[in-house]
Order: sequence, then structure tokens, then C-alpha cells
Amino acid sequence: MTEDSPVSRDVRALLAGDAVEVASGLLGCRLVTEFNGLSTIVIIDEVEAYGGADDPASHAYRGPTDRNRSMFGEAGTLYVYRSYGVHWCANVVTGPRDQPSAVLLRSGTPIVGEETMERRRGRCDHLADGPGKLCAALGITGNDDGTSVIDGPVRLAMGTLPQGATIETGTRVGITKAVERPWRFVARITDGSSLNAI
DNA sequence: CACCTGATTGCCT
DNA sequence: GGCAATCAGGTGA
Repeated sequence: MTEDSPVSRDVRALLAGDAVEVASGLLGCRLVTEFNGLSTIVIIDEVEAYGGADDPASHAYRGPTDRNRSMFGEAGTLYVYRSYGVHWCANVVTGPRDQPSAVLLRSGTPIVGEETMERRRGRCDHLADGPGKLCAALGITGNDDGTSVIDGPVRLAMGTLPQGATIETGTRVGITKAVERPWRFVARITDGSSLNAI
């Protein structure tokens, strides 16, 4: 076991709580990848919280399966799943082991490696403003499922939102159960525009 | 083992 | 703004 750096200790502390508590704290944090020497970093600006047996909208609602196993791991585990048979979506697991709870990373503002993201996305706009797009831009795939955001290939780094940014809550997107819970968190600039607006 | 649905995206009208 | 694409996991027979 290696010693935590001050930064990773902060990340661990941040992820210790329940997903709903942790979610807004992830806004402003950096998501970092480096594959084949290509660095990419985004500022996380939209997330959603998912629970376990108490949350009918969660993949973990009915207990562990081959797909959702990572959600039952320790805080900081990455849960990557295939969406609509085409896209990858990434979550950061929070809270104690065997107590499923995770934050879906829905959107980010690119700050490093935009050129790499453009190539991976095959376009020059809307690089990471959606859960599937975010994974595509950062090169995150099912290979990264179960790895740690503390010391794995996909890392979380502490960060803050830009001056004047506010956090807006809303209902989760694309679900059909427990639709009323306000477990979606979006960072916005004071004029109401989204952080990643082109 | 067949059927159904989805924590989405991007193109078309 | 509407809708097709696309397929693996999950559910029920």
C-alpha cells in the first residue's frame, strides 16, 4: 500500500459519502486520461446520482450482476457500462463497499487535449457534453470498468468551478423510474449558460 | 431461449 | 424538434 498524496487523499474524502451528497462536489473536478501518451482533461460540469436497492432507476437496484459489479466496489471505483448497445457511460462509485451508489459523469468542458478529443469524436464541437460523448472524447471504454479513479488509467483530480458558476439541480435524464428525484446537478455560469457551451 | 428495453447520439425534417 | 440506429443485459417463459 502506497501513501496517498495530499490530492488523492482529498479525492478519497470527497467520494466517501453517499452519491447524492458527493455529486455536486464532483462539479468542477477534473477528469484526466492518458492513453498512448495522449493527455485529455475535462472539467466535470454535469452529473447524476444513482443509489442501490432504494433507487429503482439504478442499475444496482436488483442487486449485483456481471454488468453492474463495479457499483458494489469501494469508493473511487469506475463503473463503465455500454449504453444503447453503442456508447460507453462512466460512473464514479461512492460510499462503502457493497453499498451501491455512484455518480454518472454526464458532461465536461475540455481543457487539455482538445485536438485528441476532436479526432476521437470525429467532429470539432460538442466534444464531451453528454455521457457517451464524454467517454468517447476521453477514450474511456469497458476496459476501464472496475479501475480506480485514484490511481488507475482514468483519474479524478480536485478542482473548482470558474468564478461565478452556480449549481443547478434537476431531475435525471433518460430514466423511467423514480423520475421525480432531483438528483441531477449542472454547473452553470451566472448568465445561465452551460459551462461547455461552444 | 426469445423478447424487450434502455442512465444516448446524431442526422433528418 | 422528432426519430432511427443498434445490441447486450435483464426478464420472463
